[in-house]
Formats: sequence, structure tokens, C-alpha cells
Amino acid sequence: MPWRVGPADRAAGVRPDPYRVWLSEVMLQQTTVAAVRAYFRRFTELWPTVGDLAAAPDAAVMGEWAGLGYYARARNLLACARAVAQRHGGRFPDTVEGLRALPGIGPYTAAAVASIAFDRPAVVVDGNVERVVARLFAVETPLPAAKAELTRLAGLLTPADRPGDHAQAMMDLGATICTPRKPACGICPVMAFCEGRKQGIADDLPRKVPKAAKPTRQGIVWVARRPDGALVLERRVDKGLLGGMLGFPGDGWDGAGGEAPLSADWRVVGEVRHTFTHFHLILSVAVADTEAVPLRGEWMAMPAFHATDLPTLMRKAHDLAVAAGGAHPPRPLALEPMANQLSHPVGYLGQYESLPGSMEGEEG
DNA sequence: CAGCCGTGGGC
DNA sequence: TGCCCAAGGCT
Repeated sequence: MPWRVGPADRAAGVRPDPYRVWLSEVMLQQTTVAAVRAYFRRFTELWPTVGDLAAAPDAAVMGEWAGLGYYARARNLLACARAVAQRHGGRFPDTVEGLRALPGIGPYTAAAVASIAFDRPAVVVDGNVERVVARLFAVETPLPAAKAELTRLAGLLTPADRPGDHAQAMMDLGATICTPRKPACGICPVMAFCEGRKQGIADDLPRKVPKAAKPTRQGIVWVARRPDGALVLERRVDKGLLGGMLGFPGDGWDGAGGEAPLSADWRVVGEVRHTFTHFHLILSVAVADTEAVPLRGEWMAMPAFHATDLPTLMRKAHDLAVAAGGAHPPRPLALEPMANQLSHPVGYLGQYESLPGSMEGEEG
């Protein structure tokens, strides 16, 4: 990833830019590297410093985050940037405690930024580290109950020397070798010390409590289309599902209830299926061609609004509604590819700076 | 502290 | 195709 500092620079005392480390760590919360890469590039192009981000309009940041998910992260990202700019003079705190006090920065992100950006000996525990440590010490207690014990054990491994490199090495080990399924124990640099492998249970660790089944909800969104291509959209409240994001007015599929945003000849043109973290959704998409003034939301059109500003569920509804013909067939809109379809995974092995044990000194 | 909160890729 | 999953934080 672009925030990484090469061995020569690191030897010269160069540390990664805390802003870029923080931004990438927030984006990587519960999100894959492949999905993050294009977003990280775009954000740092638009807003090279935390001050630039702090000065950005809410709608611009939410629109750029669209498609990445967990939208509270984007709201907290902006709140954090503004706090750093206004209360810390544009510099990130260089301690775990200082970082932890900022919005959207929890135990993991505080430790990661303190460790990677400031070389503090913080104990960095993400899902990768939990897995690596559970296997190394053959911890059979299921998560999340095992969390405290895994953190304690991870602390035993954290060195005073080069803690930032250690943290990244642990996470890289989990991402590339000590993987959730079919770990590559044969090429693991620490296989000799792995109690899980010795006991033949590494593949099954860490154990986790089974998750509840997802219910299926149903609902509808209304897509009002104007002859000039404008659509009726509304900004969702800053909490809950898709909070703070643009969307089409909908009914009670999210529990809020509601009616069509305006009176018109609504036609259901199809349905969209989407799965959220804790439920499946079957969403009917109704379309009407009208120029009426909406009771909810407002008419929006390019360039102020772009389809890529929508979260994925709404993007699906948008694409279906725009593709559906009507009394006033809209001009064909060029559907831009979603940003995260432009990125491709690349191997991490070439980026290793160091790993404990046999991979020490191996450079990319 | 358990529930809430997205998404796309792998199998 | 459908199910399962993965680099947290907030309340």
C-alpha cells in the first residue's frame, strides 16, 4: 500500500505519514485491501493532507466513500479530520491515548497508527493478529470471549525495537500465510513455534460462536424521473443503515415507514436483491416520469449528483430505474464503473520488509 | 455487551 | 447460485 515506507527511507529515520496511515487503517476496517486501494488513491488525490480533508464538504466525502460500506466510518472520518485540524493544529496525536480519543478510532486503529506512524510499542490486534496468535498458542476459547486472552498473548510478542515493523509483519503474516482457510504452514516463518500446528488444529482456529441466520426484509423505493434526467433523492439521517448517504425515498423496509415522495403514475419496474450485515433485502423499484415538486427529497441531476455517489443498494435501484423505459425515456446515461471494480489484488509478498525469524532482511 | 452497521470475493 | 466470510467502532 502507498503509505508504506521503503527500507532505505526507514533506515534514514523516515516514518510514514500519519494521515495516510490513519486513512488507510480506517478504510481497512472490516474491508479488503483490494476494495480499499482505489478509494485510498482517490482520497489522497483529492485531499492530500488532513487539513484538506477537514475542509471538504460533507457531501463530497460521503459521495467519495459510496460503495465502500459501513458509512459511519465516513462520518467519523470527517469528524476526526476536523478535530485534528482544529484541536491538534493539523497534527495527529502520537500516543495511543490521544488517538483513541478521536472519533472512529478504537483500540485497534489507535494502536496501529501509534505503532506504524510513530513507532510506539502498542499492542496491535486485528482479526489477522487474533488468528495468528490463536494458532501460535493453540487458544481454543471461541471469539469474542477469547479477545482479552489473545490481546494479552499478542502483547507478549510485541518488541520494544521496531514495534511498527512487528505490527505490520504480524498482520501481513495473517493476510498472506496464516490465512483463515488453508493456511500455508509449509512456508510459515514461525511454524517451528506454532502450538496449533503441532496439535494439528491450526486450520480450525480461532474458534468462533456461530452467527444468527439473516432474516429477509422487503420494501420499495420510488424513483421519480424528470425529462432532463434529474431524479428525486434524499439525504438519509446521520445514523443507522446507510446513514448520511444519498438514496431514493423508500417505505418501511428500514423500519421507518413512508409514502411515495409525490403523486404520480408509479410503475414497479423490477426488484433489487441485496444483503446487508444482518438481513437480506428484496427491494421493489417503482418509477414515475414527472416534473412535480416532491414532498420528500429533491430533484438532483449531474453534475451535482452522480450515480457513483450512491451506496451500492441505491446504485442497483438507480441502474434498474434508469434502464427501465417510460413515458419519457431518459437519455441513456453512461454508467460509470464502480470505483472498486477498477482495483485488482496484488501479492503482498513482494512488499515484505521483514518478518520475525527466517524472513528477516528479505526485501521486496 | 450484544446488536447494529456494507460490501464483494471465494468456494 | 447461494452461502460464508473479512484488516472494528459505536451504543
